[in-house]
Amino acid sequence: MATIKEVSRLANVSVATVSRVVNGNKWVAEETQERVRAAMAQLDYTPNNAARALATNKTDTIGMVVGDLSGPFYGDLMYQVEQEVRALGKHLIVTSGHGNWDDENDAIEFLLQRQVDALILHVDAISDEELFTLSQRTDCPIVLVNRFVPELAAQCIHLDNELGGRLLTEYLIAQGHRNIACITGPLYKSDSRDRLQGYRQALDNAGIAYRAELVVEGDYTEPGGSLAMERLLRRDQPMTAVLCSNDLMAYGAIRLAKSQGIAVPKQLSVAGYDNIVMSAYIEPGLTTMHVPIGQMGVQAGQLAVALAEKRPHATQHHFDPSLVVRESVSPQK
Amino acid sequence: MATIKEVSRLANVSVATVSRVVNGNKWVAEETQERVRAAMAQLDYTPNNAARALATNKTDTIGMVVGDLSGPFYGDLMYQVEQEVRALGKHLIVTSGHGNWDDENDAIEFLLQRQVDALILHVDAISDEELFTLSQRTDCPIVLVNRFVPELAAQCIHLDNELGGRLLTEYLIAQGHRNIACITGPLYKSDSRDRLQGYRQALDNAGIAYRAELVVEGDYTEPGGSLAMERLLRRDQPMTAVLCSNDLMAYGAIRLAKSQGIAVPKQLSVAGYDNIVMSAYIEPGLTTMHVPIGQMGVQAGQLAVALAEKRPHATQHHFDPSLVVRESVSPQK
DNA sequence: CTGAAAGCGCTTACAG
DNA sequence: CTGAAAGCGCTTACAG
Repeated sequence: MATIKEVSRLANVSVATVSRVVNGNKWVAEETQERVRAAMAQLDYTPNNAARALATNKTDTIGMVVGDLSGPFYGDLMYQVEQEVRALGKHLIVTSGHGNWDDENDAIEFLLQRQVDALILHVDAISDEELFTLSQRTDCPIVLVNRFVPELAAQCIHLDNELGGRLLTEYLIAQGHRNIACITGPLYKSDSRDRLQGYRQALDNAGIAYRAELVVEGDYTEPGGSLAMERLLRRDQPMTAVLCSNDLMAYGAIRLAKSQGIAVPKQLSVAGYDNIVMSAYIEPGLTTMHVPIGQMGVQAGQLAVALAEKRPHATQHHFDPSLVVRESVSPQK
Repeated sequence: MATIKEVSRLANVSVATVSRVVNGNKWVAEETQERVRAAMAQLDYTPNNAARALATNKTDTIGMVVGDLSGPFYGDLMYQVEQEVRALGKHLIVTSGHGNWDDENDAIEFLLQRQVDALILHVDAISDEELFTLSQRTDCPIVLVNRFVPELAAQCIHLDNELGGRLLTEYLIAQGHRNIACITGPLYKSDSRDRLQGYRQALDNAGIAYRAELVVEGDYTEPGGSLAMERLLRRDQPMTAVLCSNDLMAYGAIRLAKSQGIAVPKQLSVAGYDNIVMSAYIEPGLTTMHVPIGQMGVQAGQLAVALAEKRPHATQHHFDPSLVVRESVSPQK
């Protein structure tokens, strides 16, 4: 690798001047610039990033931590964030936190040590308080996706999960359902709690009593959905619909129902949440709440870069999910 | 951020000694080590990576470029590679090349500039020759996933795509099909060509004439599969089965067939390739070739780290796809 | 418009 | 076992 010194020698200028043209500094004579550029080209020079980072304390890099590197939900998010960040001239480094405290912290430490210019976090296990402490401790700007921490409101891009839960439940009620079960996500996650809350609220508004026998906690995975469905069925309560807190669990629930000879949606309606791509393909097509995760990613990317550059940004912080009606819910008279 | 100098002052040693304990150098008195460690803890010291990289020319980081940050196929790959790399004490930086030459090169340059200790590449647009040149130009070790470049054989983790194409076609033939259409991937990609080659070979072996009218080039996307299917149908040739070069195109083909009132698999059998998760959920369940992309990722991760550390590694370079029979292919008498 | 020089925070022979 | 010092490749006031 050629260094700045070799370039300066070849171009017959000081390293300072080379540095200036590399960084687009105005105050260099046109003719000098050309000489330097020629030398750079000839030596195939590319600046050493570590040296640069050491000298400037910046890296032109945005760090992101997501739950997993696989999975359609995070895939969309990563994709959009990368597009945006790249368009703004920065690079993205993604790491995964696997939804557990240790890995999430590791990932953050790693990125901070890498001196990223901003951090985009989609974390579950780390508490609101810890996030707040983190934001105090470091001067690296932090953007929170899919999460609302009041103290950090200006850095949150969040979804109204309660609204989603309510809308979906209202739809089921409008279809004539009264005995509506609910498979929640892990209740230590705020989005799970919010979705459940929306469900309760819709029930309330419709004058339907909330019944704990119809609610079971799942884990946001497909097998977990099957398990939850099984537990629900064993309770032997009357029910005509089940609302699942995410699509994956809905798949599991449908699979289990079918395996027990229960027709979906004829005998049992099932709804999901997230609207991941697969849900359009599954049979029956899944009725679910669409989460505009891509758009949220766009905002997160833009906000992160703006914060890194200490620029203001008109951020859309709040997003609403919307109902997607397909075939997994049928009317109940 | 505390620096090594502050730690050295607090612990009353030289910075060299602090560096030694940070890097686990043996030749430091036990008692000194403790003093240093205490000082590090007290100051919440974490070494500056840029400085370290500058001094050592190493970063403990493996770079990877994939086609896209979204999508189930790459998701599995990234996931497994990260697991492996992390278990070996390194970090992973993933970037996407979007299947086009510019972005792929950008991504590689970015990672090289970041001085990653090794590179794992899943690229499509960059030619074999360019890859070879790249490997000559840089001393950063390169691992190629899902690709076989003869000159770089020792660094390739590849799949026998021809075998897969053959196996799948043989299965269709065994089910009694004779008029088997084929929707290929983009033919500038070697895996597409290999899969097609396998198809031709199976036909040959069975004494069935290859007919260009039954072959159409797709683009590996779902809408592309629909388009290809439409073109195929318009040709109005007798056909009872269509082999798609990946699962996504199979979805598209099935969707289009259904929309035209053609029952799958009753009137038309459809097979895919890749066995992405969705294929188990779709209706009818997709018969396809399973690609052990996760296992390939494990090998790629291990090999990359081994090369970075100049250690030998017993790599499994070659993988075979395997047939997964579900419901999208029915027998033809 | 350009250069000399200090400094960023670490590592690593070299001495001792 | 430990320290002084050079060096990694850049950037950035400061002069001129």
